[in-house]
Amino acid sequence: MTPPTGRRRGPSKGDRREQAILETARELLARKPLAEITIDELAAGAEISRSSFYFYFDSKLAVVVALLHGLTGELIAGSGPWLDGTGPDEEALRSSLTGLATLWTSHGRLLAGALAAAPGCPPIAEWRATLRDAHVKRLAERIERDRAAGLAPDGPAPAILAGMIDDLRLATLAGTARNGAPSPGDLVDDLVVVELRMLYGDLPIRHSDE
Amino acid sequence: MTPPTGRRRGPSKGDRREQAILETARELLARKPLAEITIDELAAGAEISRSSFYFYFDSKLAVVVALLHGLTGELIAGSGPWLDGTGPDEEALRSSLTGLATLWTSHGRLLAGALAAAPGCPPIAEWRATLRDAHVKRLAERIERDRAAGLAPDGPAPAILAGMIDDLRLATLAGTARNGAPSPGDLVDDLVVVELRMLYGDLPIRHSDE
DNA sequence: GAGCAGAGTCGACACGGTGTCGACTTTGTC
DNA sequence: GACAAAGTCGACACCGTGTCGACTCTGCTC
Repeated sequence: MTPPTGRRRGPSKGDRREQAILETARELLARKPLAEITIDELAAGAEISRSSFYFYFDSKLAVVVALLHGLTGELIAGSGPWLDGTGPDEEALRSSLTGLATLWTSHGRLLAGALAAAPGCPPIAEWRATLRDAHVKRLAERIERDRAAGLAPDGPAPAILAGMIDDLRLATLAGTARNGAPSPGDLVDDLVVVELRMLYGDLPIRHSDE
Repeated sequence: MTPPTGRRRGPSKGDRREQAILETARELLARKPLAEITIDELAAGAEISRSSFYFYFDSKLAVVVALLHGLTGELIAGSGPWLDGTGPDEEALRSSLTGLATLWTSHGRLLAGALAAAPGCPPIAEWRATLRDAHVKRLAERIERDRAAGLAPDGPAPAILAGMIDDLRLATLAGTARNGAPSPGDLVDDLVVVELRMLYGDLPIRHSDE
C-alpha cells in the first residue's frame, strides 16, 4: 500500500524486465528469423546480462512459447461465425480467413519459427496440437452437421478432411511468409474457393463405367 | 591401367568412404530425426575421424543435399500419366499419390528434416523450390488444358491452385510422418478425393441473391 | 535503524557441436 | 626412388547454451 501514484503495487522491476525481453523478442522477430536470434541479443535488448536472462526464462524457446500463448486468442477469434454456421457461407469463411491472414502478416516470423521448432520442442508442439485439435474438432462437427443436413457431399472422414483444411491454411500462409505475399487479399479469395470446394464440391463428372 | 581385376579403376578409397558416410546417414535417419544426428556419428559410422569427414562434405547439410538429390528421380517418377493427362483421371492420380506416399514412408525423416532446415540452408531451399516449381508448372498446364476444354471449372489462377495442391500433399505427408500414419492407403484415397474436388469440384449450391 | 529474506544480477565456468589448420601417412605414377 | 595427390588426424579456436555461487538491491518487520 505504498504506491507512488494511486495505482496499487506498480509492476516490480522483474515484471518490467520480463516484458522487456518479450518486447525485444517481438522486435527482433520483425527483422530476422527465430533461428538467428540469440539469447545474448534478447538479454541485451532488455539491458541485462545473458545469465540474468535465465532468471526469467528457461530458454529461447520458452520466450517463444510465451509469445505464442499471447497469440492464441487472436488466432481463434473471428472464426466463430464460420465454424458455428452451416452450409457454404462464403462470407463467414472469408472473414475467418481474413483474420488469420492479417495475423500472419504481422507475426509470420514468430509462427513460422515456432512451427519449424515444434518437433524437438514439446511445449511448442503441444501448443500447436491444442490449437489444431480445437479447430479440427469444431470444423469436423460442422462437416458432420452439413452432411447430415444434405448440404455437403460425403467424402473423407470429417476429422481427416478438417485436418487437411487446417494443414492447407498453414502451409499456404507459411508460404507467403517465406516468399513475398502475392497480395494478401487475393490469397484469401483463393483459399475461400478452395476450401469451399474441398467441403462442398461434389464431382460433376463421374467417369462412366465402360 | 593397372586394375586389380578386369574392372578398370575400381572405386577409390575415398569413393568408398563417401558412400559409407551417405549410407550411415541413411541408417541414422531411419532411427532418429536429422536434428539429432551429429557429424561425429556420421564420421564414426564411416570409420573415419570427425575432421576427415570434412574432406568429403562441407557440413551435415551437404550430406542431406546429396541424399536429397538421390531421391529427386523417385519423387517425380510415376506422376507422368497424371500430369500429362486430362480430366479427372482418378486412377492416374491415385497411382501418382501412391508412389509419393510410399517414398515418404521410407524416407520421411530425411524429407521432414530437410524441409525443416530449408529456410536457412539455401541449397536445400533451392532443391525444394526446383522440385516444387517443376510440379507446379506441369500441374498448372494441366489445369489450363482442362479449363480450356471445359473439363474443369474456373477458379484460382492455375499456378496458385497447383501450388496449393503441392503444399497440401507435403503437409499431409509430413503430418503422417510425425504422428503414426492412419493407414497409408486410406490417406491416399482421401487425398485423391480432395485433390479432385479442388480441381473439378464446382459448387452445386450458389447462394441465391435475395 | 538493524536485520533479514527474497528478488534480481552477474562473472566464471563447463559443455557440446562446428569448422579450420598444419603436419603427417598413404597411394599411385613416372 | 622421388614426387604429387589423396586421404587422415590431433589440436585448436569459436560460438551458443546452460549452471553455479557469490554478490547487491529492495522492502519488510521488529
